[in-house]
Amino acid sequence: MKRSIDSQVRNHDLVSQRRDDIVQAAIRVFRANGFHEATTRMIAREANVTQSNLYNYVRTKGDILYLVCEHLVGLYEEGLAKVLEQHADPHARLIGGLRAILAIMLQHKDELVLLYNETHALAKDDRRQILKSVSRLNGAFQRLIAEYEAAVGPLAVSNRRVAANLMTFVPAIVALRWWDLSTHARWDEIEDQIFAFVLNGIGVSPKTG
Amino acid sequence: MKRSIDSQVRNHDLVSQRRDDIVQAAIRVFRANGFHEATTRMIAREANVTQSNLYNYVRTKGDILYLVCEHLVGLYEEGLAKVLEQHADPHARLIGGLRAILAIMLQHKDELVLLYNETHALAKDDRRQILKSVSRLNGAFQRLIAEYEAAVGPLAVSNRRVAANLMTFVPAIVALRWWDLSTHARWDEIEDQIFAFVLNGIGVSPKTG
Amino acid sequence: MKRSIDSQVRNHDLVSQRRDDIVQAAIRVFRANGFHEATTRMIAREANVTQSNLYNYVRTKGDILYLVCEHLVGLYEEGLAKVLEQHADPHARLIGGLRAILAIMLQHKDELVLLYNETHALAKDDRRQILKSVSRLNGAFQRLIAEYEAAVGPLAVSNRRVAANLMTFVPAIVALRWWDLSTHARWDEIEDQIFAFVLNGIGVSPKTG
Amino acid sequence: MKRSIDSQVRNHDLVSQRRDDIVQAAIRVFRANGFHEATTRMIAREANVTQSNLYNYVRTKGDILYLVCEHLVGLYEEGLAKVLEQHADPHARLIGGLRAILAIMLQHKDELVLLYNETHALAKDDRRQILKSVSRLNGAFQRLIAEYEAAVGPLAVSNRRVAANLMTFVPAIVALRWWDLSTHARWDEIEDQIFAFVLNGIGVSPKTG
DNA sequence: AATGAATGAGACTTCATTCAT
DNA sequence: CATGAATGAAGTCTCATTCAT
Repeated sequence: MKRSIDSQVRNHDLVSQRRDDIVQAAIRVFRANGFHEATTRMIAREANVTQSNLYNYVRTKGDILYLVCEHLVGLYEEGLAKVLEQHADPHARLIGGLRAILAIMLQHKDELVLLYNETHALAKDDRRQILKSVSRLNGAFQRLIAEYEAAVGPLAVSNRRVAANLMTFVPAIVALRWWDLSTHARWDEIEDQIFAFVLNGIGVSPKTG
Repeated sequence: MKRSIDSQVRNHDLVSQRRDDIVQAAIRVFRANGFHEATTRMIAREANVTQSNLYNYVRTKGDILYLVCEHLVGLYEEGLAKVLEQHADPHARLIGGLRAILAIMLQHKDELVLLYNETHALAKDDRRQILKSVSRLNGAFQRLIAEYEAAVGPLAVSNRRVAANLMTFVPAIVALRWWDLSTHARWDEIEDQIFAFVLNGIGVSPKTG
Repeated sequence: MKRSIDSQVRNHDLVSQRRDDIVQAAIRVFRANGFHEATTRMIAREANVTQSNLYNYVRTKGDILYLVCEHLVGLYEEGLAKVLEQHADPHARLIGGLRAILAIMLQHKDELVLLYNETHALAKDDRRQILKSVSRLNGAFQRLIAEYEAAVGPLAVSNRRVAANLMTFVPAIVALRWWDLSTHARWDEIEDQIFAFVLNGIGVSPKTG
Repeated sequence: MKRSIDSQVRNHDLVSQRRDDIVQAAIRVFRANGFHEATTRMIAREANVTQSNLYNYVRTKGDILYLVCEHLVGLYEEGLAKVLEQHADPHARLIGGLRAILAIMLQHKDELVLLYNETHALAKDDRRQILKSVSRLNGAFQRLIAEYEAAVGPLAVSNRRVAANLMTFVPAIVALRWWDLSTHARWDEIEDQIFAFVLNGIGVSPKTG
């Protein structure tokens, strides 16, 4: 499902360890400079790797961006999966899912900006791959909604895909508008109000009962 | 309020005319390639200007991006102003404002993506300038909300700035998720449901009564 | 017939003038270092052009090699054409052709080595193009031979294409074995003996009569 | 006489066996890519050796090219020696020598191209060494000619070194023009006609009489 | 006002070679 | 003897920008 990226290095553990370093380093560098202004030298330095050794773990600068984006969408997928394991009730699952997305967004807002800012710098195929992951996330929410509606009744937003997109997109406000939100509201205020806003918007009550 | 951009050319009309051409050309080029992959050659060609003459109307490539972004946020500001002229009632003004943002977003979704994708490529000061415009837009909505609450009663979202941000941000889903939305819903469906979603979310009834 | 090479520069005369400079410079540099060891910096310096300006007249380093090879095969073609204008008699045309090739080879032996040494460094299509020129040269000799045989009688080498190849190839000994020939024989000795060798070989008498 | 090449490895048989593998591998790789485009990785892979182990049998990439060239000129020397053992008569020895060169050229045309294409990529000293071998080959033919002239009479080509060079060079047409020859003549036709051409050229009758 | 040519800085990437195990 | 990982040097090319006309 993920695109595999060739490496000159055999040792699998080493590869994934170094790639982690590279991804983390790249995130820092990309945040500070953006993908295009970032140089492979910067990334290498930040990852404690020589510039040439970098290329033993990655084939191109574009690969690094892909790795970063893959990591970032992975955050959602993991976060959502973890929550869904814990709940069986459709209502709890739906609001749990939303809570998860929102929490992840808040926790990783600095990195996740990249997912919105730099996706278009991906190579075409890489981009398709990443969008497919987002699509999958939407699909997951679409199913949660379907289950909810089957159990509880219809949402206020009739098209389930639209509703799903709203649930996965609105939390991004935290990453993309933090510069404004943070100067006018407290963290918990922001989290609670956005959470409530989305539930109200799609017509779901926050509590079971 | 707007940053002024130096030009070598005296003739004022010519400057603003050419700059319009340049902005429109740049929008097309940026959409196709992104700011960084776009070259001044491309932009010049698309604008029917020689590459060197371009530099009589603009000092750097960054200036072009600034002009583009300025133009794009201007779309909001104009759109909003036009609506507010027509309504005096706080409730009508609030939902009118939302309607306007959403309509503009839908109409210009292709260009407005740039505002989300390329803002971070702006020079620091230019960026601040553009964010200030967005901030101003938020301020406008904040005031609309205050007037509404004074007249009708409190919103479901208690922090007005958060509410304002939600109203100006959520419509962007249309630009940023069109690739997914458009394959699962019709245009009018999308528009109506997002509109209703936001109103529900902040706790405003769609109709005056 | 020739592959055209894009240039950023409009002025046609300037382009061809600079390209001449570049070709001459490249020949010197390639002779000293070979194509692969030669850097675009060296070529540019030798041509009195900045390294970056070089790229306004040529798209890639490979283009330069193509230009060089094209120039070199051109030497044959021109040389041959000039001679053939002057003779109508089939016998005179045939030995005149051979004389021309040999003379050109001797005169330009230093450069023409490149045609044998670096052809394989050409991009596939460029290579095809250059080989086609050589093929054309062979074709020309093939026709000269046919005319000769029609007028005088059959050659000792029965396959005309083989004979043509021998006539165009053997003179290359001068370029490829100069290091040995030059230490054991005088220039005029070399020229005369190779000329006689080829004529004897294909069975043509050196003098008309 | 041959330049010796250092090796880290004591076991002599292993060294020469591996070097054979390396030479054969390198020939394949060089033919496909040329010396400069060939990487030590490719060569190592083709020779079933790790890239680093390669360096236990060879000191530099240039060494490999030298070994290849040495192997290639060796083909001539062996071929010639074998023939000369069998003939005592000066005439038979001369035409036998020519036949041998031509046969080897035809048999190994694909590899021997390298000798003409890549010699200039050799390090200066290596190159000198290889040219010395070619020179030796010319010397051998020069002696064969001297013996022939002593026994039979003067050749048509008066300078013996020039004649020797022609005898060792002309057969190379087979390697360097195969792309054209092969599409216009059959193998045996090519062989016979070139053989006859050279003998005619230098003024030797093909048969003893 | 407009043009065409020129420039300098720098980025990505490749590869022969070495080192530690 | 053999291996896998690491390295440093270098080269091609692009592009925003300027200059002279």
